[in-house]
Amino acid sequence: MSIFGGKWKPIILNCIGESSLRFGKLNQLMPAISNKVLSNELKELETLGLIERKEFKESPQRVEYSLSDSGKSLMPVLHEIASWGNSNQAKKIVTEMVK
Amino acid sequence: MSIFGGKWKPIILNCIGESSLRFGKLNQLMPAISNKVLSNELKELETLGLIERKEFKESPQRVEYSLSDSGKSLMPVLHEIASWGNSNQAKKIVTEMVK
DNA sequence: AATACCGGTAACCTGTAGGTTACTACAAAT
DNA sequence: ATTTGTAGTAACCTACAGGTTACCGGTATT
Repeated sequence: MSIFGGKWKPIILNCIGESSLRFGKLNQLMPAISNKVLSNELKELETLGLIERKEFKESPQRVEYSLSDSGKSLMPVLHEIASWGNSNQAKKIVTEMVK
Repeated sequence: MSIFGGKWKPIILNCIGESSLRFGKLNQLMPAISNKVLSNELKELETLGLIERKEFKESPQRVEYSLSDSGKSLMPVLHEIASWGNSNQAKKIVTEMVK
């Protein structure tokens, strides 16, 4: 869990999914994340080998992020977690927490 | 993940599993966790409804912790995570991290 | 030459998860 | 009376994940 844990990594991975997204697009999909934090997380995810960064020699500059094979292999796990999160058991907990 | 995340919660849940363990036994199974932290985590897990605490009116005092139904429903998810952690994909990442 | 677009970086700040160490409350056994 | 076993609590500390705000560097358009 120290690999894909933290506040943003699972969300970012989920946003990327099967697609290939630009920095700006990610920022737009997650308005609550700041430039700096997004940049950091993407760097870490790349270092961990969960995502791949492709820089296109265009203008204005363009960078796209996509899941690596390791990243893809993680998706079923994230889905399991998400579906537990949507289960009744988990929802009870969350509604208790909010009170 | 904010429910079962953190450094110790998944480990504690896994230690308890199907059994019913005393405070001291848990401490012994996880020598690296301090009394205070273990105590905190158990309280949180109980508040979250993932474990149940049973106090026996004996002497010396005796308290046993076991998984609640919610806790049990979480185990398959933890196992998924663990088995991803043992996959080749994840192991590569870990060996890179150690370097 | 100024402005806009894009993908960031620099400098700085803060709350809190997790840790250390020592102490406590209760009952039973010696 | 004092020691033992058990399950904690009190007081304190600290590193770091995550956040804010402002700025940078290259290119193309106006």
